[in-house]
Amino acid sequence: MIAEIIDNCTIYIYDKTQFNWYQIRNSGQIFRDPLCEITEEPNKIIIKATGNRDSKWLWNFFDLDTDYNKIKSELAKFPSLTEPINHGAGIRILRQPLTETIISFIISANNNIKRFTKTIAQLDFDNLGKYSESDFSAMGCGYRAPYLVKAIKQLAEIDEKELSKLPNTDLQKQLQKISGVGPKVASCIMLFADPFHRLDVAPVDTWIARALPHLPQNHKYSGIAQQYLFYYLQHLKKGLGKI
DNA sequence: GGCCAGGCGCGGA
DNA sequence: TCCGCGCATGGC
Repeated sequence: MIAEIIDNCTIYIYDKTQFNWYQIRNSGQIFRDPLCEITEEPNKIIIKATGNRDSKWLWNFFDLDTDYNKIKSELAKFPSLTEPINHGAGIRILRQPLTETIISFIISANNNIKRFTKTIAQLDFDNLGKYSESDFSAMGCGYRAPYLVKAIKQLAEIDEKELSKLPNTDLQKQLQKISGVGPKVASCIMLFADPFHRLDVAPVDTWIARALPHLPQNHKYSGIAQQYLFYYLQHLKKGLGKI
């Protein structure tokens, strides 16, 4: 058993080899802490819901039905991935709320991680409609401010269920209609947002572009492979020459 | 102080 | 459809 729901606000994770919050948090898929507390004991990790989240919500958020050890052993068949997988063995792909994912990754474009993490920390994702262009500018969104205002209006018209039925190419095309969303940000939304969770989609940014020969193409877990590579490159920057 | 950042929108060919 | 360019602004 990977994990278990104990009560309405408590989850125990027994398999510590496939859950590491530090690694998940620093693998470039989420830029703020979720509404829960994570503590570690010798034989388990305890997740306590806070705010208005409950166990069921967090179970889905952390995708605890998926066995990442199976995925890792499959991807480890690619020699250039074994080191990145070992380095980030506790990484999982989260199922994040759609709006938050879209807005966060629009802000991430042509920006540096430290800077846009600070911007995202200031946002109230439950009331995005209240922000004007100058509000976004004041929070450091720069020239993306008008894109964000327009995107938030467009999001009101989006039908998650209809979009989630689309195959990858059509879905990407639809997502790119949102202001500030191009091919790369659309890929991130497809991989990281809850209604999609397209684990075969690998966002190609400036980092992954340089490591592209090491990324399995058209694999059902290309997106997860990308995640191990990204984390590896971020934290062992000299590693690019080794793999 | 100059270059860069998990790219994208836009105008011109 | 495909290029080239400009872009706010902090981090380093």
